[in-house]
Amino acid sequence: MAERKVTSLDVAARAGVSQSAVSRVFTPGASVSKKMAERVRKAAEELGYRPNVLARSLITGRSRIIGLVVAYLDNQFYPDALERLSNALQERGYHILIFMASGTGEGVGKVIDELLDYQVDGIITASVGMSDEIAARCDAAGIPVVLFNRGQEDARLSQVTSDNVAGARRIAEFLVAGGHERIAHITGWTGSSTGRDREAGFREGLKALGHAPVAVRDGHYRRKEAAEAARAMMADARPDAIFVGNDHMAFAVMDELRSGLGLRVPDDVSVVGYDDVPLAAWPAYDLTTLRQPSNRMVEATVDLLLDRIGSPGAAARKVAIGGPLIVRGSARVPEGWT
Amino acid sequence: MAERKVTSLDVAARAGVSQSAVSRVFTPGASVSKKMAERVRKAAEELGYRPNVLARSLITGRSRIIGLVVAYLDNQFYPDALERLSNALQERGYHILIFMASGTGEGVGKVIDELLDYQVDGIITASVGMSDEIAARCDAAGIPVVLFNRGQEDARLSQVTSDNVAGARRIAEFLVAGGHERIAHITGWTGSSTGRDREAGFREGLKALGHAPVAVRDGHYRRKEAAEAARAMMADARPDAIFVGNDHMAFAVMDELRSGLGLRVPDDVSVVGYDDVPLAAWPAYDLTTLRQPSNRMVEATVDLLLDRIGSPGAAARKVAIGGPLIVRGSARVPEGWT
DNA sequence: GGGTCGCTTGCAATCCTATGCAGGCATGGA
DNA sequence: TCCATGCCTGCATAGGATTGCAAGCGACCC
Repeated sequence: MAERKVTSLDVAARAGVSQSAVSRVFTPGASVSKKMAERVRKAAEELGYRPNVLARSLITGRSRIIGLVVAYLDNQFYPDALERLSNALQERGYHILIFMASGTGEGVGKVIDELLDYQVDGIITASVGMSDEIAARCDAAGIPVVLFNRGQEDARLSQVTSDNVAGARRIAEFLVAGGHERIAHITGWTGSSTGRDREAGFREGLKALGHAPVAVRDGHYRRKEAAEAARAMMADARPDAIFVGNDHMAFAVMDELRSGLGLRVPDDVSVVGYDDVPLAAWPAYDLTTLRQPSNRMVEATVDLLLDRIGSPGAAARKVAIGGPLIVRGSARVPEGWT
Repeated sequence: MAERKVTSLDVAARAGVSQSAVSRVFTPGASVSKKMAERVRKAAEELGYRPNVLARSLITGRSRIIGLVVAYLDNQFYPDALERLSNALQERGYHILIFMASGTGEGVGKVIDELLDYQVDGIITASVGMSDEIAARCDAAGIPVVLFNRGQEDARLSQVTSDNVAGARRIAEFLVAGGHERIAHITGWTGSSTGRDREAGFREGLKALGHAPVAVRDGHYRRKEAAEAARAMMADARPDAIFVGNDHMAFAVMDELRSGLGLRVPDDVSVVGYDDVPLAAWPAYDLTTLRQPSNRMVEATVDLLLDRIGSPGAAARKVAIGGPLIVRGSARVPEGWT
């Protein structure tokens, strides 16, 4: 039962060489002769030896673990991103240690502590904000952080987002061009940079065209609150178009409009989302939405993070990636729209 | 820049005690006086010291890392389970290291190797099969494995599933009671135990009531193939009810029936799924389905795993948890059905 | 006052691997 | 034939923490 672990010493003994030789054989770029490498590999194979990553990282100071902090996974955007992130990092020899952080602020601090305990080489946060204090702690520990799909003033943190302001502005243009007169907005959580940026871009876009929203409510990125907001809006402001702060909420809004209120989309109300999660393309919703190019966002995130891990002292960077408006059937399409 | 890491020695020096004392203060259950604990904690606080988990696990032989192998996250059942698993394990002081395994067989082997490199304390696999050889390797390394939502003959592996046979039988009863005459089945991937068990239970249930499926096709747990299967069925067998092997495919089938073929659900065709993912409750689908109680499955998984980690030598166990049929609007409801 | 018991604490070995340093060997050139 | 050069290899230390062992110390009881 007690299968003692196979160590480099065991392999060394069997191959009749020193322990350091074994280590070198498994260290790319070390100086080993062909013959030696062969003998060691053979012995290792026979014993089923593989280097102990933990012991290795103890001495190298690199764990090849990336901490991922995420608040929830029910918005399809995040599992999708997680899958891509994991694959991209796996290819580069890193792996993801997951931390669920309920909400923001307080919880995140505790979680970051635990992350640091594991000596992670870097941290990615998704759908989560960071306080200055936490940022300072990571910085002091020399651990680079990338915020995924969230912005932050702090210059020590890198971030990758889509160009939320421009994207939302484009949606404003689309809705106005579609002849909508009473345009409303259910925002993402206004405590988040993405929520605020999208709202700002949207207002800006409307204003530039001589319009203004007839109603604005905070949906907190939650289905329930978005549905309530939609119901409330239809009761008073009676919009003919709603821009919803992300797809996840937009689905709830469509559900509420169609099943709850018996309205037709887009005939009675146009709905536009933000993200373009896979579900948006499914016929049941067929949602017009602004695509966040998650593949490119993931690439950028991984590059930013590994660059900083590779060269400590490199400055944090902030990247915003533009995405196209994906026109589907949930909103009236302006004539001749390209 | 080079913020050297704070070690227990630094804390010991500052507190004027030995390094072992520091260690004991941070080891629950060790013998330390109140005064000592206080002084050490104070020094640790001031220096920002936290024990290095990696160094600790090197000597204790426990990393408090659980490896999770998962093939895909686009079926909402898995991110949901992942979130619950992560939370449950986090509460018990463990954390999840994620591995995406493309598909099955070959890929999984490589992934397990990498997992073992990290000295994980246990492994959970979801939506993934394991070959005997891999099972043997984990067993030899003394690492317990739990298959989540998959079955396997191997006695060395624990597993947690829903009671797929009983669940599918229940669906058969429901459809027959609803007066359906031409009942079809789009199976989960028949290479998986869940796919096979559900098919077996379904056939069994129909047979017991003097029925037989008018068509059976493999959907491979993929949207595209499920939609194609549905289209093909409607072209020849023309079923009036389809049991689809999981919700993820059922949504695709409903999309294909309604948007692709212009049929009404359930008026023209009843559709029943399996899983009861959150999306099934959304009005756009309103899917009748058999619930896999993911909270209880997760609990069982965590218990099984930690029990075996705690007492090596404990036998692997196989758990099947029953779930209720959730009756919604996608299938005709038998009169007086309770 | 002395002996004993039990709680604390320090010492030192250990977990597994990486790596600087120096020595050994063979090779090539003169 | 001898020396310089370069490639391999082993020795020994380091990395941060846990833990068995033994010693110290105070208290308590007789």
